[in-house]
Amino acid sequence: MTANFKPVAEQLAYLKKGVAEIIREDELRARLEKSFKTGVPLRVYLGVDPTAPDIHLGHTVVLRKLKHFQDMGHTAVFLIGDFSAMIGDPTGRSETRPPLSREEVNANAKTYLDQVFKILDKDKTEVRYNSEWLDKLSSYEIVRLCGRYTVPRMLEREDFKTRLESGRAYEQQLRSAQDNQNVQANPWTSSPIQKPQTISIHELLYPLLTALDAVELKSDVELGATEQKFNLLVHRDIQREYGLEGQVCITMPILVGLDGSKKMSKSLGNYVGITETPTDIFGKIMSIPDSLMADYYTLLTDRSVAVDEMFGVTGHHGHDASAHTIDKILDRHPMERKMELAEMIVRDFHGAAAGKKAAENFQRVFRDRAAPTEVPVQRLKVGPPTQVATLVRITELAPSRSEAERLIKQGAVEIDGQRVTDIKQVVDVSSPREFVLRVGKKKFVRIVIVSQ
RNA sequence: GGACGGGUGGGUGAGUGGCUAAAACCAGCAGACUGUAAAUCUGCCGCUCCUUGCGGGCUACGAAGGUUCGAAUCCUUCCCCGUCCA
Repeated sequence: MTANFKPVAEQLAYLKKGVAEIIREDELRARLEKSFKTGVPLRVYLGVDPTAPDIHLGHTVVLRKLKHFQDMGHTAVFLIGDFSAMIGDPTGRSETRPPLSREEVNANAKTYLDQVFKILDKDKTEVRYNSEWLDKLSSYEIVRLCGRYTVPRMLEREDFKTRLESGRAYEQQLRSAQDNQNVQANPWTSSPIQKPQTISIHELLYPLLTALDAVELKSDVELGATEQKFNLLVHRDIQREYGLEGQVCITMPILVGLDGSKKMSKSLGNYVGITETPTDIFGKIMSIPDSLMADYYTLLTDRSVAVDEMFGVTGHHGHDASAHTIDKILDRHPMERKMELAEMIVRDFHGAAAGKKAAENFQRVFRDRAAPTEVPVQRLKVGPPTQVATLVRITELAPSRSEAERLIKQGAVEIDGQRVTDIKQVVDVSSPREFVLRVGKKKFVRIVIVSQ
């Protein structure tokens, strides 16, 4: 059971890579030293609420940090917040989130694990569900728990503060807008009136209940994204209330999404799901702004020292590493660097062969503007001449017929490399044959006409 | 419980009886440009039908009714949200 730990300094260097904040680093060092001496691994946990069936690259940042602890021989605890997901984490929410039903949560939890183990070592991971203990809580225990924290402290958190203020601000702005109704409003200077928001009581409970996870797991370290800092700190405080040593909290930066400005999230659509196809993952990574590459290398790969050298990064994840710097240091074309990054990421989720293939495909499709080697095939029966718009629609390359017609008018549609711009154009499908239908840059379908 | 204020397309948000499938902006999509991108420029951006036309039909401004030749706009009831007072 006693692991062979690497020297503390070496562990620390690896574990610190890419982190946003460690509270506190000296405590972490002390715990590592103790574990090094006693041979007892640290218990490091990451709690995740299964609020959606898929995880995306943004989630993998913190997951990867958990893996790093695992790599160093510590115990990784992956906690599924099947109970807390039903409450809903108010973090980063400008509005109350609708609680999930138990069924939804269970369904999501199931799909999570497969995905998580693409990063974590399945055999070495302790998987827990917080319903194990939270389900059994009595109301008495909940009240007691609530007695250990105060309302002002809870309301300190930014999410709540802004929401609380939004209501008042809203009212005020409305009033002044009314007072000035005779004055011509200047649309360029008048700031938009904020929608009012509220806070539900259950949202206050979220950090407290999840703190019991930390108590139950007797964690040495808890990981989370920077936006989780408040929650992690509450957990640390409550652990002490329950007679434990407060855990070390490590936060990871929020991954910026494909658009290069907002955080990666499903609702913003600027995400890469880890269950997506190699082609899609590769394509999406290639579409990130160059300025994001350094972050992605740091947060989405295990490379450490090499990355810092590559980008000449002094601090942690570096916005300071401009594309220009990268260029200079690497003396390589940014596109090549990006392709390498994309390949590495695909490899993580689909294996080396898939990564290589995705790279080759990308070359074909974008550099050579050719159809990829593997195009999804759709079979159609022979029939009367069919309008191109109809084909685009039934192959689902466009969500509606109107959209299909628009795309044709805009010159986005090609058949076997021949652009189609006349929406009246028909295709002969009277005898068995096949052709490639292309819409936009990346959507292809090989249509195979079959008799009968 | 009371007094006010509000709910418009994916988002923000104009619009107070016809000119409104609904300004503007953002997002999105397509084309051009390029090193994949980004930026920029151009176009599109509810659904559907055909004779693809500044064409026809349908659906849409919290919900349901009503007034009107005509309603996102007026009236009634209901639902939801916020502020203040209790």
